[in-house]
Amino acid sequence: MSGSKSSSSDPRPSGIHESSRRGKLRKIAEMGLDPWGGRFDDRTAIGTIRDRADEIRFHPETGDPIALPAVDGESPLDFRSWLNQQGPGQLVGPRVRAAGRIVLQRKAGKLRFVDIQDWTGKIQLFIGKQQVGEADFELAGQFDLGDLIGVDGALWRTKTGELTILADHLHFLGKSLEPPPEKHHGLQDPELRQRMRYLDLTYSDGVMERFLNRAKIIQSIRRTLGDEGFCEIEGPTLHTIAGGAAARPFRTHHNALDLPLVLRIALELHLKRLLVGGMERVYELGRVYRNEGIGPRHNPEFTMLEVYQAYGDYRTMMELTERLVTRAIQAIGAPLRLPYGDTEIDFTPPFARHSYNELFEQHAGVPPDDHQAIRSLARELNLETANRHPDVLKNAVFEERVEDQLHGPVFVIDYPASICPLTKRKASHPKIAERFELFLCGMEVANAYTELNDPDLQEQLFQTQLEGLPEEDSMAKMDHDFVRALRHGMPPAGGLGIGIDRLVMLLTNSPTIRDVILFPLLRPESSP
RNA sequence: GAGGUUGUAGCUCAGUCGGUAGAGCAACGGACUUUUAAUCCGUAGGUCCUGGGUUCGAGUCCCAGCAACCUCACCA
Repeated sequence: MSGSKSSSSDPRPSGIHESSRRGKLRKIAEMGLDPWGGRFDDRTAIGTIRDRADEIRFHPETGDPIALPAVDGESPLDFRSWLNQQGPGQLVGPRVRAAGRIVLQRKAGKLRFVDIQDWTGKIQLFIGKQQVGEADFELAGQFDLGDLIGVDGALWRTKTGELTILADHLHFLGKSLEPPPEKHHGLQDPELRQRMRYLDLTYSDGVMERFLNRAKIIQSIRRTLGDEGFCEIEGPTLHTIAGGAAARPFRTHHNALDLPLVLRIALELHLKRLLVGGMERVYELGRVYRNEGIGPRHNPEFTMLEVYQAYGDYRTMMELTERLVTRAIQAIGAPLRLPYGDTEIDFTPPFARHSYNELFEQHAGVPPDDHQAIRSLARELNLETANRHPDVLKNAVFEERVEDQLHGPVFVIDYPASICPLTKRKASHPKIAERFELFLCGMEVANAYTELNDPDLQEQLFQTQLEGLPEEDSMAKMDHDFVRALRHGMPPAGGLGIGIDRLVMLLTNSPTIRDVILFPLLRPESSP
């Protein structure tokens, strides 16, 4: 990939660092080694190696091996004097093989201390000329920060007690031509951290762990759903109609069919077609695309989970949501009371459940059925009031005054029907929809319905939504093919959507969505 | 889309009132076989985001642009 920054004939301006590194690269090649390395079998993860520290023994010249005292952590033990007290002898530990990136080097004459790091941890290498021999010591002289190396040696402790691999063979596995970020501050510029996520992962504390936790959360969700008999499918990402949510789509085009297409904004309508088709428990966990602003909680592409269960309802989905979330927390080894920013979230189930109207009255201070009072409050809040349905207005007030107050976790249940075009109404209250949203720290994380399966009502609601709205802004586009599917009979069902990125933010104590997306959307680097 | 903040060496950051461009880390040369952000001596490294303007003189002041971040708007 060539950057837009300069033509390929332009040498990079940072020539000094690169030429020094290229010089060492040549020297490695002259030693008969491949500076780009190759297969390196039978290594042990550094985290696993560290776990074997207690196998190191002190072998006195006479007598039996002695176990080492605990020297890790904050222990005040002076390991050097402990060793002296034991008399002559040596430390012997298990043989290990490790590989990783050089993150720190300290040179001391015919001796080098090199810290290498893999994705499970860091460990120090002791490289002595006597111990590794002339050739490998010469190789170690060509090491730069950022290089990838392998090592064979014995697990061991230095006189200060530091867990170390006493190297006897070195392997060169890959040269880095660029200098790494500053060694104690790391990468600070948030733009660079996102653009050069590979550096952020390697050199910023907690970043690798956060993204590995993201993977564990997603694995846990798949496992929970699989255990409960749900089938994972992959629906189309290219849609002819942007349905299932209210959002502006990205537009694209298929050449051979000369067909305008949009990237999907939701997973809903195809999953419900599968309910019609007899897939009784079905879900998709995938990317959706919304052509909207970017902010701390919004990225134009994000990961969504949608789950549908035949013969369930929104209460079924509430219980499922609790299981999905609490198991995901267990999967990353975290407690149910989790820190988030300055606060703490208690995920101990069952989560609180409050009705939309109840919360509305409590936080907006206006009776939920007093249209006049709501309208005047909306005006006070500078909300657009002209030509808006009373329930739409009420929901605008709800978003403005109530959502921020919902620290959660709290299920907000029973929404005004008129803002829920895909949801079944309560039999006893046709103006109330069987819907919940799960709120955490003022953020909507999950949204679920008892799914509407009456094709006539669905068609009518699509139609109502379209009236008087520009097509882009309508909440649900008329999808005749979807209505036709409903006409064949969709089982009553519960449906659930979870914003995976937001869930990961909350479970990993990440302040912005960009902290949990490896490559968030950025403008291309400027070309002056 | 609006406002605010920021942009200086590969990285992290100083830069006073407008008067020769600075430090630490990284790099290069040297010393050191138990270091821990190793230390010590020496060297090199700059499109001060870009383009205009004011001025004898601009990293600094003014205007425009670019990018990031924050707030807002948009956003089931």
